[in-house]
Amino acid sequence: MALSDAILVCLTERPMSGYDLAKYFDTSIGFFWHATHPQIYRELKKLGQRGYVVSDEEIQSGKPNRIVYCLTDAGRQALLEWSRKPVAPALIKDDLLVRLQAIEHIDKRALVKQITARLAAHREQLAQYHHIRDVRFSHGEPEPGDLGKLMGLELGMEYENGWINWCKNALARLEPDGD
Amino acid sequence: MALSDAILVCLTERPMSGYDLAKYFDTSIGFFWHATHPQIYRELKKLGQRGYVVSDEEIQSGKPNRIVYCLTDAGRQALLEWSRKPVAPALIKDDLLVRLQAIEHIDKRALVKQITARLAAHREQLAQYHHIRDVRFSHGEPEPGDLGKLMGLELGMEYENGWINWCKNALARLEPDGD
DNA sequence: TAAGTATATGTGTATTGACACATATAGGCA
DNA sequence: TGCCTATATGTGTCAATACACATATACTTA
Repeated sequence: MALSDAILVCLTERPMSGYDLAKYFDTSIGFFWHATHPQIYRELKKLGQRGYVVSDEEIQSGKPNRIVYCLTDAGRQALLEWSRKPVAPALIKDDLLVRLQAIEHIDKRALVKQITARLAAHREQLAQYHHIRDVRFSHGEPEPGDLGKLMGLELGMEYENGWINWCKNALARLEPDGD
Repeated sequence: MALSDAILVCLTERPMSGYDLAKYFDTSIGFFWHATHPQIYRELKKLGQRGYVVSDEEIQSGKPNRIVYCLTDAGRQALLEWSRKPVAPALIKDDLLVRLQAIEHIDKRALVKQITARLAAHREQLAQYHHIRDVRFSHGEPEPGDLGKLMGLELGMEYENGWINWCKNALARLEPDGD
């Protein structure tokens, strides 16, 4: 559950600066997790103190110097140990589901509007996953290092499909006349 | 995203004490959200200060007195306004997905074990949802107030089904010989 | 020229959440 | 008698998260 572990995971890909990590979070791992840049910079310092990463300053002219972080053997070991700990399924924790519980006490027109918006958002997300898969993973069997990423993508697709099905059924229930 | 809103939602069901709310969270809304009792007690005080709930102490002998909270008109109004605000889809934020990104750097035997455990957990959760649906919602059309709860349950089923599918495919990929 | 965007690093602070600890009583079980 | 569980309410504290603010420069666009 810890951000520190997610950062170690990212750094197995390649050495990165805090800025790189923030961007990397927004593109790949960011479908599942989000972190702001102050969070990342602070966490990197802690990881350095624990000896899990080492930093190397890249001198740049004009722009601020990049501080590039690299996994150490201790960091790789920590990652390995973390991967052995059991994980509990995450809770869905979605506002929409909470609102549904009080369906008679909320604005139902707003609810329909929001489910409609959700349907569009999940469809768009699914299309994006399909696009990524077609571009990155369409050439036969994926490389061993890419297998996990493809599997992550596939879970994302299952998830979006589930929401899309649910939204369609929900809308049919809430506006039976299709008004 | 706020716990305070989830509490207001629970109190539309009936007036409850902090203790009741903690238990209620664990049974119904708890599939989507979790809150510890200190969190709930503190939040109830804040809601009281904002005028969204009023408290009434039930004198009990032996056991500590119950402090029962009840929604006010202001509280119902706040709930209504909250329900009009747009909601962004929640992130999945599951450790397992993060681990997958570093599949070549983690303990793969442990991963297979965890996905196997997950498959069982999601199947069990799905069975529980089916059981609740059969017991509570099998008598024709649900009452208007129960519709949202049924819909929440249905989303839970979509979600669990998605994970079950994914776990099965993932295991087939990771251990092709079924060892 | 002014404004916005991208690169790059941080601090400061408020809110949220998790978890241990504290208190008080009744009832069941070994 | 001692221990566990259930009822019921809290405090104290630390970690996690979110978000505003701060700094410095180069490039692009209006």
